[in-house]
Amino acid sequence: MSEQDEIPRAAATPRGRRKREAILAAGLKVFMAEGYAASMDRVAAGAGVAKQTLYSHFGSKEGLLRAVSDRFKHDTLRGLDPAGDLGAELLAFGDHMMRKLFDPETLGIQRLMIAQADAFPDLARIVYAAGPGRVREALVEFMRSKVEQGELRPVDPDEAAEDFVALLQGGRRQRYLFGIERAPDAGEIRRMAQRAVAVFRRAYTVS
Amino acid sequence: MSEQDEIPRAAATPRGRRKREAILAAGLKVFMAEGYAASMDRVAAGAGVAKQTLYSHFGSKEGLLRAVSDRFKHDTLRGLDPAGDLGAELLAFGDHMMRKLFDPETLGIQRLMIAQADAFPDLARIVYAAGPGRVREALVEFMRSKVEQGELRPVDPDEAAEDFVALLQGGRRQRYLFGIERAPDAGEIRRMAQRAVAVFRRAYTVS
DNA sequence: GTCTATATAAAGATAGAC
DNA sequence: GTCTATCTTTATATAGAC
Repeated sequence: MSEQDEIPRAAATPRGRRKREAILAAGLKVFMAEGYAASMDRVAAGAGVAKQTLYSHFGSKEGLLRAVSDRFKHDTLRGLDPAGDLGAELLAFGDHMMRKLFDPETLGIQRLMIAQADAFPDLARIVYAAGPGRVREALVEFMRSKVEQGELRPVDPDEAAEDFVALLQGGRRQRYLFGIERAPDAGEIRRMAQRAVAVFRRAYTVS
Repeated sequence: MSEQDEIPRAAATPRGRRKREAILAAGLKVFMAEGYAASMDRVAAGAGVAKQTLYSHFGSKEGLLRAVSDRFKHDTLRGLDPAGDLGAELLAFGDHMMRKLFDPETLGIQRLMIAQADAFPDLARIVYAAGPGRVREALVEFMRSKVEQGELRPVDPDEAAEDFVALLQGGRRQRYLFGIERAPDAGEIRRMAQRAVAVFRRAYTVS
């Protein structure tokens, strides 16, 4: 009923909270870099903390992973204005979304969760829902409005949202996951978003 | 100059070759299921072989991973006929591609390579090139022909190929990677391919 | 709650017999 | 070339002092 209850609560004091934060940050960083196979020793070293402190706070390696994943639940996302211009809204949203999706931190946590999807399905769900899932959700409502307003053909808003996200990411993101291409810079992202909007409009607006 | 040269060659005798095959099969299976963190003991047990035999053939854990990955280099892919009907060719190709991409074995090896992309960039490259990379390559030439024939608008064939693949996979494949949705069955794949072709034609054919 | 030091198990890799 | 038995290192997790 109080603020938050982790399994073992070791964050009552201010110093405890600082250590806890340091561990979480180090845990994210180390897991992202080396995967879940990374050792607890490394996490402790990264946080500048004794290994036992780490166990006091999170109980086990799995507990730490869960705490790290939970952080992503609270990520927020730019909204869409159903009254705004179709192309402009999609462009701004697409641009914002791509920046998130190609962020190195997003890459790291998603690689981690994809690798551990069988071992920790619930965590994979959390990370997906906080990232691509949230993106899709936000788009569906917008598409529905635009269909009702007659700007888009009378299509399933779900499919329209799905296709727009697909066009945005293109193959580039897949290659980014595989480490084959680096992340696009701001200019490239802009151009990718513009292209996606153009293709989407051709396919989906009334002609 | 002979057939094949692995680092340590232990496959001279027929029995040796059988063991080698068994190890490769078990290696793929175990790595796919548990990731690269899986133990060599498990691989040996899966192959019904002593651990030392495994080391005789592949030298190290990394050596085994490389041998397992190399297998995927030889995967083949359905071709496209530039003289064929645009929609029919894309549909057949898309259908075939999706069956491969949603195959559990493809899922396993790709998850593995995404997770190990930083540790073994060359292997990630191999697996990507054998899967999505090959798909894209095959499509680019087809798109170029169709642009020259005037069936498609005068666009960059590379971008057209990229977009078609993106539309095909949609968000479904991403969710599949995260373990959130199961693989689509034959009927669903068919419908997904049909939808992708329809959207692609709207966006890319001359009107 | 945090540290140092340690228990215990499991990993990758090898020695030596056949 | 393949097995059994073993070496060595490193992992997760814990005991006990402050």
